[in-house]
Amino acid sequence: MSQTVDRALSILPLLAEGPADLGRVAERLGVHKSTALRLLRTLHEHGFVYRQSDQRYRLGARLISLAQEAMENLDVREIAHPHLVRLNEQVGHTVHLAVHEEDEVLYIDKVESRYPVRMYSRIGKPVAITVAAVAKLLLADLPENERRAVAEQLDYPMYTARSTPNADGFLKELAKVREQGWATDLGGHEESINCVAAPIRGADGRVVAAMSVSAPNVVVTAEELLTLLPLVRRTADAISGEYSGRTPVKEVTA
Amino acid sequence: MSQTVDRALSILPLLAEGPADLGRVAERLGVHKSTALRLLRTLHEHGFVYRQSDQRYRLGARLISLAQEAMENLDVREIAHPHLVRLNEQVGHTVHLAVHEEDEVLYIDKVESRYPVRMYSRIGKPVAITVAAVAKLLLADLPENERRAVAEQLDYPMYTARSTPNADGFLKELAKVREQGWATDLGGHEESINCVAAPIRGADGRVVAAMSVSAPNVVVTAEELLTLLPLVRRTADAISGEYSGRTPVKEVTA
DNA sequence: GAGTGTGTTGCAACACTTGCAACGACCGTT
DNA sequence: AACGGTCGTTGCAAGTGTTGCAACACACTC
Repeated sequence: MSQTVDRALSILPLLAEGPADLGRVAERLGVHKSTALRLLRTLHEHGFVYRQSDQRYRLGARLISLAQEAMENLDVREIAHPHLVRLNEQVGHTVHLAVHEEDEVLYIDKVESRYPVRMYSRIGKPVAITVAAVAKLLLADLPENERRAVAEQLDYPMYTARSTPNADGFLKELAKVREQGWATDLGGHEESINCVAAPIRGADGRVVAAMSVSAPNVVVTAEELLTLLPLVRRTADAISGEYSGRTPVKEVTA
Repeated sequence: MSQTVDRALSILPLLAEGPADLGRVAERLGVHKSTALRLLRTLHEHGFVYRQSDQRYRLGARLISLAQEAMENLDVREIAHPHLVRLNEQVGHTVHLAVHEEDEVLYIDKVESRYPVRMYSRIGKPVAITVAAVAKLLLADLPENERRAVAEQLDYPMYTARSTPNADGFLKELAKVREQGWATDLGGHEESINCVAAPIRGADGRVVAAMSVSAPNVVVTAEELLTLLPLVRRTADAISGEYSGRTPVKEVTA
């Protein structure tokens, strides 16, 4: 809607690929160098980009601290955290918390496994939306038409032989997940990693977040992991209860 | 430099304080509602803001995932991480990694304490720049005039009785830190928490990052924590060595 | 010292942004 | 049920802010 802002914002994902110099930015944006320079300067003033010693631009610290604040404002996260920690103490494996927003599902909290073999993931990282157990739960809760629309515009990368292959398969899986109220990912993202996940619901019953326990095959088999399902569901329900008990937004308006 | 972009970017920190509706944003920006609307729409298209069910705006997921990418591009972090984990395994306490950028010092990595009593901090959070041990190391490495300039424009909040009170005291402390090559924070931020920190240097000898070990009084006394100094320094030196050995930027240019 | 490759600046033209006023939707009140 | 209020939204005309250009400054190479 606003050309100037649109261009400026387009610079950020571009820089996320790695540092770039002025010429490169101008070229990728399709604008004159002087224009790119002025946009970069404005971004710089706000700390969104940083100019390293070789004069090239990269993403700035302000972005990181803002994202930090953004996460701290998510109240599900705050409520869920102690429960995640407790679950982790009981089962030892990696515990994740994820939310859905626009067309992404991303981890907003994580408690690391106590086993030496760990799964790679990071808070803030968008998850593999077509295969992750938490993603299935979050998308399964959308109304029929939206679910369909989302499923059709997704890509279906075959991470492994057990990855969801296409929109059709995905919609079937979502229907099943919706039905049963929990989800799994058995080697659909990484061959040797399995997950069990359960939904966290708000007062109106809609799924606001999802949590999962993940563990590699070498530590526990898929069957053993599945025995944890009741515990995972109980934890999710406890969070749901606490979350829907309170006012969902804490107002600070003076 | 660019008014439109400047206004748009100013919306983000504003929303970081908490969700806001259109009128509020327009008011805070000092522009007409229609203008604010168009800016918000552009931010929304890029996923930087999200419109929640009550129509109010808050920071969006894109911001979080971008920040994530920004951090993954920091090569010090990648190199340092395994060393931090190893140190944590040896000493058990919380280990931090921080960098300096513009006028902020922020944590870019953290390995949690194994003790139940933990220090509060988060990756991405700007540190208390006038008292944190890592901040002292990073600022102490600046050339004299810059150090002076930075010190003078800072605020000196008295977190505790042992906080750095003013620019003068801070500059003295920086000089000492620069001299000895390591730093401490003994209850300057939180009464009961102490830190020991050591610098990580690039090939040219300049400090590119700093790492610290933090522990509360109730777990170990300040004296006991100080006995870890040689180990912390050795770890930092190991990281320095590895960091300056490689090419500092990994190019992906096709 | 000419020759490339950067990043940077002043300027004039015009495209884009801006504020306005008016509309529609919604909510609580009378 | 009609009213007044608040809030988000849209089309438009005025003009300001943005744009690309051309020229400059600087660093490096040949």
